[in-house]
Amino acid sequence: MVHENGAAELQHRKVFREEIRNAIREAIFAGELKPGDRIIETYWAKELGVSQGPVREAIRDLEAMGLVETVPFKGSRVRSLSEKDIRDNYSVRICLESKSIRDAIQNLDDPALEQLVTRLRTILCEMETSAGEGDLRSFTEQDAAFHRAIIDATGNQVLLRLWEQCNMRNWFMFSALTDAKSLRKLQAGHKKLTEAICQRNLRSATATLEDHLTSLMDSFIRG
Amino acid sequence: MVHENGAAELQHRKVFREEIRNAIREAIFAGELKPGDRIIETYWAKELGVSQGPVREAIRDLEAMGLVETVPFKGSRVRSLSEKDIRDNYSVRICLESKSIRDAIQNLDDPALEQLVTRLRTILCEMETSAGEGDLRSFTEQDAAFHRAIIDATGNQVLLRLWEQCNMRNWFMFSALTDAKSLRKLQAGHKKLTEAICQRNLRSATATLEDHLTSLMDSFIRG
DNA sequence: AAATTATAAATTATCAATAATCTATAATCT
DNA sequence: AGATTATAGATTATTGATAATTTATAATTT
Repeated sequence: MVHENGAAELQHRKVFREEIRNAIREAIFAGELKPGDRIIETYWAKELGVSQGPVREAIRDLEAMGLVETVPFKGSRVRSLSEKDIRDNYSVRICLESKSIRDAIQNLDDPALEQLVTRLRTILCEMETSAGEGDLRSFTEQDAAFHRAIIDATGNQVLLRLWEQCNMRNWFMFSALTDAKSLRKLQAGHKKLTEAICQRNLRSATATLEDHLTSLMDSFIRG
Repeated sequence: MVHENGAAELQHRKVFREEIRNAIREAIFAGELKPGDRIIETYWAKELGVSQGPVREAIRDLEAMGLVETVPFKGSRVRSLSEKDIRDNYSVRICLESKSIRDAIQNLDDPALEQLVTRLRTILCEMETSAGEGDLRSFTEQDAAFHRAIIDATGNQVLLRLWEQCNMRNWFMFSALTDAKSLRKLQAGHKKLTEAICQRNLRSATATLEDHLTSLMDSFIRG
C-alpha cells in the first residue's frame, strides 16, 4: 500500500458547496448576475435543488474570494469592482509575484532553478498549442499555472494562498483578451520572464513581470 | 439623520459565527486545543449552546485564516505551524507592509501624510499607556491598529484584506513578548518608523519595518 | 494467527421548518 | 401634505432531525 501522498490525493469527495459556488460564479461571469445584484440564498437553493445551508457556505467562499459582499441579516450582493479596485488588485499581485521571483532567483540552488525553468518552458509550449487552437479556457488556465509555478518553487504556502486570492482569473475567467495580438504579446512576456529567471537576472525579471501584469490589467479595464 | 457613513457603521449586528470563532480561537491560544487536534462540530455546538450550522461556518472562517485545515467528511484539525510556516508568514507580511509604506510615502500628499503621522502618534501614546499598565491585550490591539493605519492610509482594500490574513495576531493573540524589555524595543521601532514616514524617508522606513517585524517573529519562534 | 469482511459508533453534510430581522407599503397623527 | 408609526412580505439566521460517510471494533474466513 503506497498511496496517501500528502494532501494531493485526498479532497476528491464532492461536496455540494463547490458545485454551488461554481454555479453562482458562472452566473456572474455570464452577466446573468450583475455587480450590485442580490444573491438570494433561497432562490439558489430552489434553482439548484438543494437546501439553504450549502448555498450559504458557497456564498461565504465567494465572499472570501472578494467576489461578493455580505451584510449580516441584509444579504449578499455581487461586488461592483471599480477601476480602482482592479488597479489595487493588480498592484498587490505585482507585489506578491515580484517577491516570489526575487525569492526564487536569490534562494534556489542551480538544480532547483533549472527544474523551475524546465517547468515554465513546458507550460509555455502548452500555451502555444492552446493559443493556436484558440482554446481560451485552457490558455488562461495555463497562464495561471505559469505564474503559480514560480510561487510554488519558493515553497512559501502563505504567498501561494494570498496570491490565489488576488488572481483575477478567479473573478473573470475569460477576459477581453480574445484577439490573437494580445495572446502573442502575453506569450512574449512569458518567454522573456522565463529567460530572465534562467539567467538569475532579477532586474529584468521584475521589470518584465510589471510590464506583463500591467498590460494584462489594462486589457481588463479597457475590455 | 446623518448616519450611515460608508461601511464602518454597519456590521454591528452580532452573528453567532463571530463569537463561536473567537471561542474556538481562544481555546487554541490557551493550549486547550493543540496543533493536530480535531475540532468537532457537535462538541462545540453543545459546549456553546448553539447548533451545528453556525459552528461549521465559524470553522470555515478559521480555515480561511489558515488556522485550521479541513478534509470533507473527515473533519477539521488545528493546523500545526512549523517554524518555516511562521517565517513564510512574516516574510509575506514584511512584503505587504513594505509596499504599504512605499505607497504611502510616494503617493500621499502632504496633508494626507500629516494626518497619517498624527494618527500614528496618537496610537503610539495609547500604547505607552497600555505598556505602563501592563495591559498586554490592548497593547497588541494597538500594535495591530498602528500597522493597519498605514495600510488604511493607502486606501488599498485588497492590500488590507490580504494583510489581515497574514497578521499573526489572528493566530496568537498574546505572545511571548511579556517582558518590559521587549515592549520598549517594539515601541522604539514604532517611533522610528513614524519619524521615517513623517520625513518621507523610504529607505529608513522599510529598513526599520524589517527589523521590527523580524524581531517580532523571532520572539514568536523562540517563545 | 493474519487478513478480510461485517457491524456499530461517531461525525460530517444536508435538509426542512422556525425564529429573527429587514424592507417596503399602508395607516395614523400633527 | 409631511412625517411618524404600524403592518405584511421577503429574506436571512438558526435550529433540530435525518442521511451520508468515516472510523473503530467485532466477527468471519483462510
